[in-house]
Amino acid sequence: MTRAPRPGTRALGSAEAWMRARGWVPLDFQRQTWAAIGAGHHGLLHATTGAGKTYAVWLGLLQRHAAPPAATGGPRLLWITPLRALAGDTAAALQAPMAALAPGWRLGVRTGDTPDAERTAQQRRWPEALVTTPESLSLLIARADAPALLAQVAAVVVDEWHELLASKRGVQVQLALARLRGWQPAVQVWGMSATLANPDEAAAALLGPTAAASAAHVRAPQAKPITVDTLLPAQVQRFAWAGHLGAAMVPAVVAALEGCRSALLFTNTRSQTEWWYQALLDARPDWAGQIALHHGSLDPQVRRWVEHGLKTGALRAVVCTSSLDLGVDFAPVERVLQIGSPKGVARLLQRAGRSGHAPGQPSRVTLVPTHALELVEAAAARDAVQAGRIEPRPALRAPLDVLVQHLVTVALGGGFRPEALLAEVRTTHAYADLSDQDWRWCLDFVRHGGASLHAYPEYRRVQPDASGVWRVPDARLARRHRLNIGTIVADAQLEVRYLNGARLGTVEEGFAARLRPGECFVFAGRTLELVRLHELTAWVRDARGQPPRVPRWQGGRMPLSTTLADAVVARLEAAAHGVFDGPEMAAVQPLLALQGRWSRLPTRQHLVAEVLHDREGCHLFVYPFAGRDVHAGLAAWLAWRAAQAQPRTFSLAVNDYGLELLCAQPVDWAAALPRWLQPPDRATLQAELLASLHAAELAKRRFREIARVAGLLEPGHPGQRRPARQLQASAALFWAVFCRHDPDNRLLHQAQAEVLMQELDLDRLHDALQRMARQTLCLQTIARPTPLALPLWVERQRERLSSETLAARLQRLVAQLERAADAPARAARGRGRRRANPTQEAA
DNA sequence: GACCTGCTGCGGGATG
Repeated sequence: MTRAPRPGTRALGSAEAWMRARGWVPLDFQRQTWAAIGAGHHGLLHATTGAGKTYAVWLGLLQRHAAPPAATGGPRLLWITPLRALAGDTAAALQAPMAALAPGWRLGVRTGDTPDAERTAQQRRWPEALVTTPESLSLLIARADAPALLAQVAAVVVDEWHELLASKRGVQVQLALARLRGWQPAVQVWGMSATLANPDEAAAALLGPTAAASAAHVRAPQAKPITVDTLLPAQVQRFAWAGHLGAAMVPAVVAALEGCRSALLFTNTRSQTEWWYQALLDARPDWAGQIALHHGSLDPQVRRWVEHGLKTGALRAVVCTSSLDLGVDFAPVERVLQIGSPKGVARLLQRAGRSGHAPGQPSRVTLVPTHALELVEAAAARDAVQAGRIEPRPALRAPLDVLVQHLVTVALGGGFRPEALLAEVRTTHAYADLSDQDWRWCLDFVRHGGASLHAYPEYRRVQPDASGVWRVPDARLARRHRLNIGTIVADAQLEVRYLNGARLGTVEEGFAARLRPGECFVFAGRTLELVRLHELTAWVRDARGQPPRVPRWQGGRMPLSTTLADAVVARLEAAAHGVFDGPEMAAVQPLLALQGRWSRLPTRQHLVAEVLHDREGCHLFVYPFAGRDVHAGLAAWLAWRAAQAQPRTFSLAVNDYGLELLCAQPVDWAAALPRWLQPPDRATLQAELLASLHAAELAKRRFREIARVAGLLEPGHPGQRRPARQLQASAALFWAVFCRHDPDNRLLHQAQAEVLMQELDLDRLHDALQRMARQTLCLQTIARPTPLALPLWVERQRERLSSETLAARLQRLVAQLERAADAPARAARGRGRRRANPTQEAA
């Protein structure tokens, strides 16, 4: 016979006793968590990865909620994890405490990976504790028996909440939690998150604005110090070409790897991962089998194999992308290296946390600059880490596509009455300010398909029945909706397979489409020859000889964060005052000194712009340090303003530090720039931005995602999803129909709003302009590209020239610049604009 | 010796 402890009992079967029985002394933050849970609070536990936080929350919830298992009924405790790959390990960790504190309880895992047999077994008798994903939770809510099934949920844990917070997946979780509270108002919610700059917003999003006010915030102390150091290049170039691979750093990285048993090498792109894996193998052929690569386009089986190798310590090093940012605890990883810019402080901390996982070991991350200016970034990143300055993760507001999906989900899961559901939806942070009009529009959209689709029965997805409860009237629509649940919209992928059928992974359709049969590319660490493309598969064989192309995936954009960019400017300002602290700044001093000599160093008070006249025309370089997305918007906007004054054509280039505008005709920037940089009010800025960019085209692309989430597109069957080209075609059709017959369609507005806010980052652009207006504009006339200007010059040329032509031109230019830099300053100024023939000048 | 740039994440359910 099993005896369940009464809620709140502290004697036998308590969290404390369980830990002591294992010889562990409970930590303060664990006791605080148990106390807060015992007192019935909701809460957020801020802690870095590690088993300590799992025991804090799980033991606390078991202690409070364990009760004798019921023969029928549904899960009592839900554990939400953003990664299905984490679900198994999590379940394993939860098992032992549960066996002790809730005898007789069973633990289940339910994700898309759960085998059919297990699913049916779960449905015969639901496990008391269930580990699941946000998507699978929504699928539970979409079951006809959901109200009965989920009314017994006493508590929910959301793990890695910071990962979900700023995305539509996070909004999906908010809506699901509101639904659970609707059935069981007492449901206790706890989140676990990495350190955040906006903990209050994170709590409001997780718990709802009302409950968040009284929520417990428990902070686990930083268990171990974090060290940020840098591999210095043997020689720092004054004229870096905006490279990103870091080829020069291969020997230093090899040396670093020789000294340690296991390491993770993080890169920023998948193709860079492939490149580095090859470079390491070329340098150390004897490491074959001891190193591996890992990224999101590799076959899951390959990825599992690599993860296993890391866990067992069989691998010396793995080159990876963010695909290993989260995941199983790889205890043996000794070192973490970050190749190229870390882009943000939170990212860097996350990656640093992958090392020194054992207690007492410090976390250490070594930055490997691939470009001279990244030395400044490295010093700045360390400043920000030491000062604890981390990027906020803003929660999304009111994405109507997610709400539309939720309406159909709830209609399936027992149905709803509009007034009651509106009240429930408004308890969430995302929809707290949802207007009555938007709500009515969403209701109408799921009921009739809105103004333009009412003729099509498949868009009459939800109907009120005789008693006024809104339900999905037809089994086919129900099935279609279940297949469509979720907010992740991926690009079209082609499977890469050997002729014998072995799967290697996936590449984007666009990349494969550019390859012809017989051409070679590097993928999954091998050089492959494309034999043929058929359906959605690229058939390949091993290739020898031919120079390969490394696949380029489209991927997301990762602009330098404001937090890190500000830290970079602070370092440049110090340099402007002659302060070069630390090894990185000492190494990059010659480059910065030259920038100061030929032009100026940007500081917080000084906005530096440079004007250069040469054979191409008139170049303007500006360095706002606002990240590449903002610079792209700013460059287009500035060019548009300049063209309003007088018809002109510009070529544009941007990077994370600045932007370039080139015009064949002369432009009097000194007179015009201060005027054109005057920030307009937000509404004008928005209107001018939309006018200056191909905003309609951008919004149209964005709309594909929204149409998918809102359930307008026919979903494929799992395992044979439809190719994106087809998705795009139908999304384009809806776009055209709505624009023409239903211009007030809220989803069109949402597409435009998402482009403005997320792709162009209007807020950040607006802030940047305000800040620039407060700075002193220092317009320098320069005789030749400065160290800050050269990367932008290269960026622009790259689009026009083949890489050979570009390399040759660059080599000439850099040789010229080097000579000018070495010549005494007076002589350099004297040579001015004369375009010297390098051979003459050398003689 | 060479500069090729952009991550991650999820996913039916009922019946035999």
